[in-house]
Amino acid sequence: RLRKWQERIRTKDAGERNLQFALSEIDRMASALGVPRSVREVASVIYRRALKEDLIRGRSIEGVATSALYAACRKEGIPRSLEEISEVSRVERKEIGRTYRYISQELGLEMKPVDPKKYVPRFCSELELSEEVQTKANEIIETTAEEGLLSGKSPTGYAAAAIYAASLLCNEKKTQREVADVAQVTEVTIRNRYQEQIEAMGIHS
Amino acid sequence: MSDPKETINIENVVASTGIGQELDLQSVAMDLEGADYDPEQFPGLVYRTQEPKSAALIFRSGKIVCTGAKSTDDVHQSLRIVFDKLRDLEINVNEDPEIVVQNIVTSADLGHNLNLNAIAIGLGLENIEYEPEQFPGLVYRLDDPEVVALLFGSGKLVITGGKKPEDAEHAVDKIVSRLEDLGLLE
DNA sequence: AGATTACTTTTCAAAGC
DNA sequence: GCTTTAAAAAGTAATCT
Repeated sequence: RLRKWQERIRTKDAGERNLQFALSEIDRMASALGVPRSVREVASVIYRRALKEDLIRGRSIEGVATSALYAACRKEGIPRSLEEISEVSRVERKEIGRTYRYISQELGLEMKPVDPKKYVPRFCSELELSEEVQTKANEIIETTAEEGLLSGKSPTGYAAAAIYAASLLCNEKKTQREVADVAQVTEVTIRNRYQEQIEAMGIHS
Repeated sequence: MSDPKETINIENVVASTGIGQELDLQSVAMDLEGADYDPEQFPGLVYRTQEPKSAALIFRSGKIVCTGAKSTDDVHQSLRIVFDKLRDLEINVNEDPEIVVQNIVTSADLGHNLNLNAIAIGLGLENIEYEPEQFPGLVYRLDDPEVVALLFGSGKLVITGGKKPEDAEHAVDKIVSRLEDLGLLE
């Protein structure tokens, strides 16, 4: 009986330590990403729900914590790409994506696809582009997405191409390499999306 | 106008069977030309047939998995070749061991571009998985028939998980009517 | 700037770790 | 869970010319 009691304490302590570790990791990654406190709170709620639903069994605590943060950023409307998330996590991109899809499905998070426009302000400010470019990029995204051009495309690449196109149209040109670097996509992807977008917008330049 | 069912094409059939006999894969690998056997990496021996094209995984237990065939007919033809090859190695194989189709992969074309964002909302976020950052296809799991469909922006789709060719036809019918009801086709 | 190759997703069986 | 085998869809990416 004493053994059982000790075991319970041990399990409880271990569980408590694991939870604290997960929450501190979420805090550390959130700080590194520079996201507001509200995102960390949403992430910790998601993590606790995953814990309660026993979704961590067979998965790493880090992986679930990182995925919870990725989901929280999207839920709060300030998405970070898996690439950006993986840079502050010790879990690799593929594993974060896989774990995220699992907890999202199991917890019924009903995540809407990321709107490329959500990346425009952050990418543009990193490139020191004006408000005018941002407005133009949003317009390109809005118009071309309505025509169905967004289907199946990565939101970061889509946003990057629109920003590149807008920078040209507003005479604040950034090179494909500069935009590719902040969006963390390749120049090839920007070129491909850019061609489709300007064609759909009926722009010739 | 044209029925998307007409565009269905079987791309891959996976089936399992077995000769009720244990095999010494090491010696089979020696005698069977073109056989790939690396037990450190995978316990099965790989044998590829040319016509029809397929890959057979042969196990120590005598169980065999055939993949890559383009029809259930090709599966039977391919396995007939494998059985004959084993008989050439003086291994007794019954005339027609039972062959069970485990999975059929099909492709089809709805003939219209699809707005996957609208479809994701329309079909219900709880029923689908659409993560374009990770994969361009929208994953839609059907209960009847029990298959998984991958929908793409081009209107092309992949149906997998079915055991019979009809499963894909029923799935395409259901998907088309669901999308039509939602007004998301065309 | 192409072209090529390769990897992402789904499905399924097999035997073994 | 993983390992291997096959196949399609379309997007992204790395590498070479």
